[in-house]
Amino acid sequence: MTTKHRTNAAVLFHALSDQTRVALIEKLKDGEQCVCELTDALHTGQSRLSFHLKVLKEAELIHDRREGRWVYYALNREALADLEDFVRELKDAAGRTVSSKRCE
Amino acid sequence: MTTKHRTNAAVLFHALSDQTRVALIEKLKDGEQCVCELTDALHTGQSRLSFHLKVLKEAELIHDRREGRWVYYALNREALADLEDFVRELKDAAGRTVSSKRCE
DNA sequence: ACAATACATCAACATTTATTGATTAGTCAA
DNA sequence: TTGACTAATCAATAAATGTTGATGTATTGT
Repeated sequence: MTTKHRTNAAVLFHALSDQTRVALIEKLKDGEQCVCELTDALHTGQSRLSFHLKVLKEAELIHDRREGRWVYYALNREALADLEDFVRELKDAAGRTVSSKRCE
Repeated sequence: MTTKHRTNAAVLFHALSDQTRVALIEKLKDGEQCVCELTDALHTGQSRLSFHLKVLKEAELIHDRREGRWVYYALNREALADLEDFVRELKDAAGRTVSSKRCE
């Protein structure tokens, strides 16, 4: 894995490293939603959510779409598929354990 | 998903939200290794690595084992499996897109 | 054009996280 | 027991992130 790939992985993980952002993407599992719905669901301030949505968007985990006064956010399948692949490779490697080399 | 689960997910993701820690777990795909090997591989200071190993360990993504003067670290399959499940559920939800509700 | 709505952005500040060098603790071998 | 070696921890500091309230921007209805 290249440095670039590691950087990308770290960026994706970082985007999910906060409870509020995890709550946001969990909410988006129900499908595309506007900011007002998300704000209601999370009982929190608008600028705070806007900040976290931006982090998720910059990591390309979600995308947005304006329709009239509303902006709708939704999950990005591709980034999530990449992330799943990354984690599965780690898990599989953890299965192939062992070796038990020694330092001397 | 409960608040506790979201917290756990955020903790796991946080542990992987740093390039150095991603590099560490990538290295551990090759199997159990002592700190000295990891330090050599990453060309970095010992206390710095110790810090990052602790973050990964507290998230239970890795575990350690002392043998003589050396401490060996290895991946924890269980946490990685949990993480994979979490991400897969997100990805699957992203597939079931749509709805296109409107705010009025 | 004006007011209202939905959302983004900004600046100031608070909190969290990371880095560095020094010290401490555990293990071993002489 | 002394000294060398491996690694963890600590304290000081630096850097990155998150929160809040205020302001700015785009869009709509009147």
